Amino acid sequence: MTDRVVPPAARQRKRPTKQGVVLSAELIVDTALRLIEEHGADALSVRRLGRALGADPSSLYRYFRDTDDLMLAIADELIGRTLRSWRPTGDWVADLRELGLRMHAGALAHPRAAVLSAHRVTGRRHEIQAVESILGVLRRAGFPGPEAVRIYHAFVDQALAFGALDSAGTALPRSAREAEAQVWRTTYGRLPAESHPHIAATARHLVTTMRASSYPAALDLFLDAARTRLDNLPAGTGDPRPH
Amino acid sequence: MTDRVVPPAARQRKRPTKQGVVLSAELIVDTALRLIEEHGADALSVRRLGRALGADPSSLYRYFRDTDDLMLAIADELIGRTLRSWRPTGDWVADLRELGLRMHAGALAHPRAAVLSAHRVTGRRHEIQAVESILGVLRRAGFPGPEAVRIYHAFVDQALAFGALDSAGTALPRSAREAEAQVWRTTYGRLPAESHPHIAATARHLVTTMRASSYPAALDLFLDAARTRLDNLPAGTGDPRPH
DNA sequence: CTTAACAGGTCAACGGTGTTGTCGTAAGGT
DNA sequence: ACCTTACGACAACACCGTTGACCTGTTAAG
Repeated sequence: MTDRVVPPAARQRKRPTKQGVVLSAELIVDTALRLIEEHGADALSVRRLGRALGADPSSLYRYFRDTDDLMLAIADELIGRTLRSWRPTGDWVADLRELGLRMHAGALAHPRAAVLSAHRVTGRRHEIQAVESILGVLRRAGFPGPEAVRIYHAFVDQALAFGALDSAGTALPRSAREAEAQVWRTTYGRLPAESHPHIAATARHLVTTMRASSYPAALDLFLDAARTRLDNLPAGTGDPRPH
Repeated sequence: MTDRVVPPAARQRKRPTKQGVVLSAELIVDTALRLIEEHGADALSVRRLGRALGADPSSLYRYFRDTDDLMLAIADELIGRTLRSWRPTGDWVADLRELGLRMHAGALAHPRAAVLSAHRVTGRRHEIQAVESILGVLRRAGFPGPEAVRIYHAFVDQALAFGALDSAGTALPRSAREAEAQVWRTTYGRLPAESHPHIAATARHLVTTMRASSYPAALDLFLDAARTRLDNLPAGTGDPRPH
């Protein structure tokens, strides 16, 4: 294949599509996100995206090497939107809780994109910004470098992982989701205490608890543990001047 | 379409394939798992599975309604295998850590199945068994009902979510995974301290830490927090006789 | 032992997917 | 006004899941 993708810097000759649209990487990414939002998960394909843009599918390959490249761009845009309005206050626990909930909510708002992009490292602008911010919060809190990185990694992955998990749930067809609730109510709610004593003893709580996301609870546990770890740090192990 | 799938009960007339194989639901599921293991996640397609079995792809539709149906069967088999050799010892922290790591490893071994089945509730035998076991571990440890359920939910979801997240990573083509490592090494490893002080200060740790899964760290944080919570419980709040 | 029913394997086709080689054309720099 | 070339369009390829129609061997009934 020839060198098809033109780096954004050298891009200049704007030529409208047959249907009159002037393409750009941003327009493509935005349209992709809109497509996902409006028509659900599997509405995103190169051909559909081309149609939605009013362009030949193959035109997109002038902007992105392949669909994976496009997904990374979408993921980075999502990160950017999530971070845009987040302002750390100085209370690191509150800041991380807020950020975690935002990431989770962002994933739920774009189920398909979340599932497809959660495990990718984009190395792009917004992601770098996010890494820098979160590391800053942790180091300013007093975590020494290696521990800060470990906590950062676990924090981000947890938010992304739960986001992907929970949004995969919302992407299910309506009937399937109702069927799952039914399973908890009937199958688990009616197991006899003789054979399944622990389920029977907690059935009431199971039915109510399992329908909501466990991310808030998991996040609080995570932050509790992190704070405990910070408190137990030998004095003076934080990096000097991490501001 | 006609009623294509025959319920396993009524299944009887075994007729060998053109290539001499006698199909069965079990054989299909086992072959699918083997395919995933040997040739990666995207090696699983109806057509490839048919070829691997020595049967026409459309034959599989005599055993499963569609690929989703097949995936659920695979997931069920996976749960069974994960739990089969797990024996709680009485040390609840160690038991949960062991189980969490097993679930995670099981997911990694079958990426595609893990991703597709992590958010499903099957309500079938193995799943019920798992719920009962884990709840038992927690209640015997001393957690009162509602708290046991909350911890259970977060624990399972965390294991499944990280399993899906990490296995999505391994499902990537080799080149993409190398590209990610490269991103950490170069993009993040070379950011100037002036613009990105926190990344620059921890670059060394970032490069090494980010290549591995953060699940073990997240799991330990989780168990730490749970233990702290148990220790801070008012005395005598555990359910009486939870054995 | 014969026979009729039908489970279940096979075939061909449909409409979808990502991706690429090729070509024409119009935009931009000179 | 000319050249270069960016970039949109087209056609084709190989794959995908799924289905309706067909055919054949097994099996149970008579």
